Amino acid sequence: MEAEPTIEFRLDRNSGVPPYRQLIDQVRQALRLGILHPGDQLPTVRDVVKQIAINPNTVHRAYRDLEHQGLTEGRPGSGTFIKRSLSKVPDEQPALQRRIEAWIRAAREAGLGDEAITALVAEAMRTAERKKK
Amino acid sequence: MEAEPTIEFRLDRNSGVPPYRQLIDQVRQALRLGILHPGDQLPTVRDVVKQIAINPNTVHRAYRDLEHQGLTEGRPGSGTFIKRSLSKVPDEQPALQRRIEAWIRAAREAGLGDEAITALVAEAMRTAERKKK
Amino acid sequence: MEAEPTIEFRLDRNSGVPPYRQLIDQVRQALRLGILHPGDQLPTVRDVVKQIAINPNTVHRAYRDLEHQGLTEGRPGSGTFIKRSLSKVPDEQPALQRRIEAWIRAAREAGLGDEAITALVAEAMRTAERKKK
Amino acid sequence: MEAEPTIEFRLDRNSGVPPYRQLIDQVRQALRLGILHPGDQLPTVRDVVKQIAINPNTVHRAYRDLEHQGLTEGRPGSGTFIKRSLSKVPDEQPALQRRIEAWIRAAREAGLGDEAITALVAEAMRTAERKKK
DNA sequence: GTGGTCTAGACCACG
DNA sequence: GTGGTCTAGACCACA
Repeated sequence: MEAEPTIEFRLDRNSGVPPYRQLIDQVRQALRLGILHPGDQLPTVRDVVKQIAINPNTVHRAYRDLEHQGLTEGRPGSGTFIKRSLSKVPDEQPALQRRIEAWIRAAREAGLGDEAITALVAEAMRTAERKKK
Repeated sequence: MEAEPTIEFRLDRNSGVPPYRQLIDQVRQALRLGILHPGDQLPTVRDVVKQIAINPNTVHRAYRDLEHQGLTEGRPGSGTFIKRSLSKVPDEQPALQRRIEAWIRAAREAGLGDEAITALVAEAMRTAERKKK
Repeated sequence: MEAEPTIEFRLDRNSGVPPYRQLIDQVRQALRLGILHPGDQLPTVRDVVKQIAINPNTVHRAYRDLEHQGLTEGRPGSGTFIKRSLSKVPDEQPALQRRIEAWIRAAREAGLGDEAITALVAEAMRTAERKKK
Repeated sequence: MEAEPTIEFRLDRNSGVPPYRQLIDQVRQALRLGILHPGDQLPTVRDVVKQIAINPNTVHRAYRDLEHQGLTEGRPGSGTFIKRSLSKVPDEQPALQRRIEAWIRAAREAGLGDEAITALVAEAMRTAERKKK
């Protein structure tokens, strides 16, 4: 009953993305979305090992890389903590969030699977990119 | 007398995804979105090497894996061709595509960078997933 | 007979400094002294393992950290290379080098061991530091 | 009625050297340089904790190791005292000390930072070592 | 208990 | 052959 869970990691073993990288990306995502804030404690290495099946060294490496990025800080004896944030959460975010969730529901109802949805988004980002240039 | 380009590969060196996997994913994406169809020719290994900086062996391996997945077919002397599609393009797809493009433009205008956009989408997919369960 | 040796690592097992850190420090030192330059190749992980008794992972970690510092670049299939230098070698350096070498010889002739010499230098740096403030 | 400070510890958090080891090294340095002598009292654990941010257990461990090395002696109720010295201070030491201080000032004036100075000294010690062999 | 490092050995991606 | 990642398990420093 210590602290409320700060972040729950998930691993996609089929994505081709190395697990340590998935952990890093998930922390960065949480920082960008304002889910994690400076001072928050990340789950301990041993917690993560219990939660998802993964080797402690791999978790450790992710945390170490995050520390190198200046985002976290490992305090021996106490844990790993958020040091700096990435979020400059814009006011429009809640609205954007609702819209993207609605879109995803619509896509799912149209019978699209996750891979197809990801493909659509990636394609759309590429399209928008070209227009930007 | 070049055939018109069927697909243009891109490499993201910072994503952590191995290059050969990125090629595979991009072909699968194109198949899902109905951009590539059975009979279409993939760019030759040489073409890909010219287009993006990559080792021919890596391209070769990606094509070989696609063949193992039953998606393509190598015809010695002529090239690699699409054998089977993945798309069951729903009627709503054009609409979905327009909506996601609009959403991405909105997100960009709100000042979100690519990483933040990806974060929002990933988070939304996770949320929708939980609701589904 | 490929390339001439760029740097030879040494490990002091009694210093309390972790081996991976000693490797990093030695590369940084060589950069500062103008011994290594951008484009130079570092010994391969396997070479280092042969040269000094150390685990490949440890060498690897040192190289990875150096890469994170922006100093080196690992090219799979070819090796690890210097990317950026740290040296702004001042004109006075050769003279300073001769003087410090002479001093060390004098100290050794006075019967001082390495630990004592290090102690004197450390003390002197501390003294100079205080004067500076 | 504080006794006058016999030694002031400092911690370099970035050196990679474990804190308990830094304390030990600093006492040994002081002994070699004739700054501490048999009978002198080391600062109490509490003093050290106040002076530098460190866990009492860590200080305790350093003192225990020093005692194991036969250099200090813990007298329950009164403190920790120097039992034996390491210095065979040569007559030339004051002169050597002045010379190294002068050298360091010169190096600093030439624009060298601490890391560069350390690099030069280390390199010079290595060079001298080879000549000795 | 926490994080941090090292060793050992396997497997993968790349050239 | 190169670098890169993962697992397994041991040991250390710190609170």
